[in-house]
Amino acid sequence: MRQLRGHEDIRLPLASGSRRIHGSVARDLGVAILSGRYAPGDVLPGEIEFSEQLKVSRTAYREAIRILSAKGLVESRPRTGTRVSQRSRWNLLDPDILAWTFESEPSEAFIRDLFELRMIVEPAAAALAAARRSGVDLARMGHSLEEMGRHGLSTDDGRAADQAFHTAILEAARNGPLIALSSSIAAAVTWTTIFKHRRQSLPRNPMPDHRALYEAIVAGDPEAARRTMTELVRLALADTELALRP
Amino acid sequence: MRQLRGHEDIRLPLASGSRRIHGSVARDLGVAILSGRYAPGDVLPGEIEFSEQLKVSRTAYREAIRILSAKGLVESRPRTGTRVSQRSRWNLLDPDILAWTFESEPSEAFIRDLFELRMIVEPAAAALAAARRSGVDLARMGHSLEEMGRHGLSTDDGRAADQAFHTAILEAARNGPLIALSSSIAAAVTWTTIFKHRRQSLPRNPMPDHRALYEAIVAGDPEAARRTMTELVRLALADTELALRP
DNA sequence: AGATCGAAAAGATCTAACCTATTTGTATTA
DNA sequence: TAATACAAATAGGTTAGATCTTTTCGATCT
Repeated sequence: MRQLRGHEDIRLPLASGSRRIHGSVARDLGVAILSGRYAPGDVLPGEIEFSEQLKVSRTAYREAIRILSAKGLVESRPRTGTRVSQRSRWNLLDPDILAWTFESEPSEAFIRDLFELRMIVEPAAAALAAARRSGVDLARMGHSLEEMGRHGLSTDDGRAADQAFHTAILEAARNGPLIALSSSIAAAVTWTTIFKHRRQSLPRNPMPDHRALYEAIVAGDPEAARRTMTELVRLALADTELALRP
Repeated sequence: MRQLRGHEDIRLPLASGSRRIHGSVARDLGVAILSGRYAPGDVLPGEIEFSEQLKVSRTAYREAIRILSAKGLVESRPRTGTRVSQRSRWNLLDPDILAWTFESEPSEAFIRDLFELRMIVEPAAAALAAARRSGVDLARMGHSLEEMGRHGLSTDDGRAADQAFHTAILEAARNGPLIALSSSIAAAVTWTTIFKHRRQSLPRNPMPDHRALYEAIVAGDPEAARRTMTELVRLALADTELALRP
């Protein structure tokens, strides 16, 4: 039985950050599932046994399971227990799931799939943005672009400006679900980009491409915006593949 | 204080189906948030007060909140309480969120956004499917199409076959995230379709379009597949708009 | 007066112990 | 043999209370 004494630090039962306990457990189990350590169809140990094993209360464990279940990773029923769901039920585009996936080096196939999806969605978003952008949108994009040019992509400020530029484009497309989709993918992929730039300094100047995209949106030319965004994603993919195969 | 006596049925504290209590509470609150009854920024009553109000234990209530929080609808912190998140943090493409949204007559703008996204994604998926389909994929599509022709879209069997046809196409595209995206959108939109067919019998024969799509995929012609799928989504949108404005 | 530190309060967070409901396999019975 | 009743396993749900975090507010010191 677990003893609670003041002199030992029991606040981090699992290797985790400053999250709450249920969040830590959810993350750890989520990563374990996404990395394949628990496979679809596997039955987890019973609530009591597993929560004791993890050194958390049953309540905290159950809240963690609720989180995973909300994201489609597990399903639990009385008598049967809690089992890992089939991959087709996972909400692969959930921001947390993407984050957890990238926490343990995702498969190349998955990264390719994500870029394929970006290649479908982002050019279309750029085209919509070119058709619908307001003056405020253009100002935001212009400002971000300027910041980006000043700091370069090797600094945190520069990358933040890059993000802001792309976010501004997305929001100019005026489509909630599309924004939700693209932003979570972009955020996830950005981490590999950071990782990438750590190994090799950036291989080419990204500014001309970004400026061309901006010009197309200013001009209100959807097809030009689509073309330039396609090119941007293609280059990002090329960079990422280069980083994955050093 | 709450009394538990045997002679009253307390199994459905909220108007709900056969879900577990935490699921019912999550659904009810989720619908309330998505329909705008609780607005972003609103602070929910404290755990104790709210759970008593809902006639459930604090534990069940907390598990419900974990579910909503996992989907980005709410955020809770000590001292501040639990508040409804900004709309930009909602996981609009989560299957449950879509379901809850369609439970209380979504806005026309939202439906338009969804079709816009379908129009972007599904033709691209069809093109990929045409390039990558295997013999097994073709067999599944062919069989579904046959079933669909036999039963017609006004029967449950026919609609199931239609679903199976589209699912087979998606899976032939061999892209996990793309499948997750399209299938949840399609499922949500299908409900409006069912609703639609209840009012008016189907306005035209959908089989020729479906067959053309099938032929393009059999022929391995991505561009033809893209064109025909675009047409299919366009018609679905037209039907839906007709149903929304009777 | 202003800055700094500490105590208090409010809320979620976490624990523990216990009871209930659901499901499914199995033995019993018609 | 088929329907039915029982039993066991497991998640689901309740309660009461202790703990941790964060913010606010006030007292003290400069």
